[in-house]
Amino acid sequence: MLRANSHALTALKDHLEKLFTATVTELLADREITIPGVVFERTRDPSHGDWTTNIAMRLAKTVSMTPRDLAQVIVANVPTVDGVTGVEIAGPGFINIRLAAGSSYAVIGEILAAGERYGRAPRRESPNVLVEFVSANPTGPLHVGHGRHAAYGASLAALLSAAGYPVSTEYYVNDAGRQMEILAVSVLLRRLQQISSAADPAMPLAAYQGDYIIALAEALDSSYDTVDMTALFNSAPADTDETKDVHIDALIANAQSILGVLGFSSLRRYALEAILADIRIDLREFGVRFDEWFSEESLADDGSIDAALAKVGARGLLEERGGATWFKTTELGDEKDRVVVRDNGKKTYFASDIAYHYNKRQRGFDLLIDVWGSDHHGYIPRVRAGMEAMGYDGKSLDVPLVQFVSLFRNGEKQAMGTRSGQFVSLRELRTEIGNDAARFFYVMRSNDQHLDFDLDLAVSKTNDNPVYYIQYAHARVASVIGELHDSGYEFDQTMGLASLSELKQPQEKNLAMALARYPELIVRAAEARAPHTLANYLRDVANLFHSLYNAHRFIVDDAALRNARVALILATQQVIRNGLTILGVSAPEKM
RNA sequence: GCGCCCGUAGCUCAGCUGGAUAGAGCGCUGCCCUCCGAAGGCAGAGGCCAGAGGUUCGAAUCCUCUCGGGCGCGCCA
Repeated sequence: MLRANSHALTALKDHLEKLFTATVTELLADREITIPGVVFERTRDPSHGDWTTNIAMRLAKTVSMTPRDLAQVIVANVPTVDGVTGVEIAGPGFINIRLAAGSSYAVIGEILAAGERYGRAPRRESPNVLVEFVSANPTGPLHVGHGRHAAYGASLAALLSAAGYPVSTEYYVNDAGRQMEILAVSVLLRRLQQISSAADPAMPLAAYQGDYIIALAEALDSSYDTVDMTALFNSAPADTDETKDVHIDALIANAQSILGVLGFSSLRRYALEAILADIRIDLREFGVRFDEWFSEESLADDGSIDAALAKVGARGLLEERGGATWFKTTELGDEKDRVVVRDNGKKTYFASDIAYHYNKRQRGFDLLIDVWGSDHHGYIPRVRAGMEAMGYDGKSLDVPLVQFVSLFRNGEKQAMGTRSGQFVSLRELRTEIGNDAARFFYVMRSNDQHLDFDLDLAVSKTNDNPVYYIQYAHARVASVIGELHDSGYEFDQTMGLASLSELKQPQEKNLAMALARYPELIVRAAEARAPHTLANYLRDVANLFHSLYNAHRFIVDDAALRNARVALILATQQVIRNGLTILGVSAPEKM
């Protein structure tokens, strides 16, 4: 009886790998054998055995032999190893290794022992990772596009954590700049409409138009109603497409002088806090948590931006040009130089971002992952340049880009766009299809693939829907266990693990092998920043389980076989639950 | 014009960083519940991996070009 656990299995693999390398080294003692691309990996097709290596093919040329001939020599010289039942040469020169029957089942015991820790890599000290995502401007509710960022970022952070990295999450609150002032004026104008019970004054083109602005205006403190606002439109140009920016700037300036700097500032703060509170609730309800909500404004308040710019200047990378201050980012790989202080004395968003990323590194994070929309890709080189100027490697900033989302209903693409407030909010989506379907659908496609979100499919509770398909596998195991007890049996884990050699069906082996792959998959998915590979994997596991379910019964009279099979499906349930947890999807016992 | 991403079955997409016969789901054609949940399974049809060169034992995957689609290229954030 093979008593190995999967650690032993890994050890066996490492042992074999060393053995092959050593053999080859010995055979070619007089040569340099550091050939790149030599792999020692699991086979994709079970008929090729359990492990395979392409070492003969990689080396054939340097030793002037055909791959198959070289493979012959290697195989003839590799010593025999316990647990290995066959070493075969196949195809163009692969060396396939077959393990003793039953060795693939060893993982079952490890899964049941580790429970929710199965698939979690050993904790490592570095790099200390900070994942920043969503960071939507606090000027309105989150929409379905933000939802994808939330789901992706949260899953990625969970994945990195499972892969052993220390990881924190952060939302960068863009609470500085003109957009906040436009927001404040928008609320003020809505309020004026409300107390005059007329649609006058009209909302400027550049103002925020959504219904949430009306709600904010309604809840606004009544003290604003006593202020004389007749000067609000003084010397404001007509509101046209060409002049809308000047128009709203005039309103902002007037509002500031009417309300005083402090009065306007508190209006602005009121709107910001209300919207931010809504965003926090929305994300929390979506199962997305942030360790930190970092204020952009705080960087200006505590002098961080000035300090950062001084640092850039000290390196001779600043230059006055046309009244503005430019950062010569071209000297650090950017395609053109960038303004950091405008000719009106105001700092740009980029200036904040230099200070912000410097701040992140100063807080002890040495791998910064920023999840951005794909439309921001051109921004990456300049932020990297900023980090270089601050004395850090630009490569320590990693930016996965998330592509756009389109909603489809009845096969028709739904119109979206923030203009005129006509977009589908994340909250509406969650209410319609539920958090589980939303979280899963958002991450089941690669982040750099445009996502077509099929609402009809997401809401359907049929086998068409991958979320229910996976959850059903989990619930089905629970159901079998219930039936096991109803039949008067108890699961005997000791007997089950001692009887794994009873598992002889191809469906059982396929399933066990898939479960054994899980830990490697987690690490790979984390490295590739690719939660969708986990989603696909879980679908495969569910599929293998359903196949086994239909082919063989678990509750059989033979106690050894019964307990072995129950051990297998409990392990399956555990892996599905662990995987779904990373994706933020619930694993129900009953559906 | 320059830059980034994408092009794989009728549709929506995987393809484990270069491996063996390119895979799923939906849709289409047939089967499987006196039996642990049929929210399931099995089988079949369906492909010039956009196109052309190149790299090598070997390319959907890497390089170059072409053609299509998306997105960027502000003293906006």
